[in-house]
Amino acid sequence: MPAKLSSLATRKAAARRPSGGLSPLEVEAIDLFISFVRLLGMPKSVGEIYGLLFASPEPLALDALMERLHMSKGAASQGLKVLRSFGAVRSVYVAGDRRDHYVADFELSKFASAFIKEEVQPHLDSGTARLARMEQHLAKLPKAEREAAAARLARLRHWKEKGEAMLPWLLKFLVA
Amino acid sequence: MPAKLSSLATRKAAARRPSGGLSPLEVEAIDLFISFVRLLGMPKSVGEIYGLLFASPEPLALDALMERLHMSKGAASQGLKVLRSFGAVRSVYVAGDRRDHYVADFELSKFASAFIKEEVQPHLDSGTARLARMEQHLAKLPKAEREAAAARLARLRHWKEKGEAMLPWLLKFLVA
DNA sequence: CATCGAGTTCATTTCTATTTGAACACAATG
DNA sequence: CATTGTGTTCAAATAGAAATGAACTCGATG
Repeated sequence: MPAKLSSLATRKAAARRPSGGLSPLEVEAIDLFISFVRLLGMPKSVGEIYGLLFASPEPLALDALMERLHMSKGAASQGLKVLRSFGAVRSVYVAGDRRDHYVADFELSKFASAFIKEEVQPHLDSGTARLARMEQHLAKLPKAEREAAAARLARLRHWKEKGEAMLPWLLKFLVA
Repeated sequence: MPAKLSSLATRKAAARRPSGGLSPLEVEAIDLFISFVRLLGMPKSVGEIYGLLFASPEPLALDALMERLHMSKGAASQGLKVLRSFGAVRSVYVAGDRRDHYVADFELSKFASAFIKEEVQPHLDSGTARLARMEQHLAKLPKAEREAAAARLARLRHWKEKGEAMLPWLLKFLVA
């Protein structure tokens, strides 16, 4: 990029974001995504990074994230790692710059499906084995207690099936 | 309750749960509900309490929870408070005992709907105001950036609508 | 092929959430 | 109406999660 244009862009950006500050729009976006990722039990930094990338018109490199979000290199690197891991962010080529530049993928569903696949599914899956174990224990119970316990196990089975029925539908709805 | 029966029950229980220990079935249940409540961002103690009550054939008082879960009175009290607050647990009358005795409500959906109503809904609701603010900021943006930002706002609006469409369905599915 | 710049990793620190424990409020009981 | 039993509250302690910052890897560059 010619030096003249580059410096121009820099000055314009500086006018709007003095000393690496954030525009009101960016602040809103960051704030929004912080609560969103917290809801999914992810660290705040992940929300900050995604929020800024979401609001940013141009791809941003790690340095920019660090500077504008007042965040350490380590945190930015880790945050990008998880965002990449479920495709919420991808790196784009920028000519003549060694650094990786990132843009937000607008498919928000990726957060939710990552959450489901990583946090929910595993529990449902291991639930099968757990129920089997519980049946074993149930069999060893004195007759007097067995019936009540059996009703509880049936309840768990019911909910597992319900969950298993719901998840595919939910995923479909999300990506639709 | 006649003293004879009472002491009999106590001895039987002691045989199965020496020194207030937990039966394998109870351990499985507690373990299950710990992961469940953690998924919803609730403290572990809430899962422990619900798990034990879920597995227990008879109503339990606060002391029993403390003793069997090795938990302080404060934690047990707090945990019961949140469980009561969304109806996952209710107290039942036990003749001739001043203490409150609790049983688990088997309607597991209460956890999920409490989570949705308390954590998700508020964000969606405040989202309307947030979007309005963002439109304000958008209008003040230099023309060059406005278009890209508008596309992003449209995206947010899209997801808010999607969420608002999904939640009622989800709640209906859960209570069904 | 030594140096530099970009990014990752991880031990340590910092911050936040949860639990404890003791003080308190209140109701039942003698 | 003092005392005891039950449960709540909240300040302080603890445990757990996230961020920092320095050491490191690796590829590019002169």
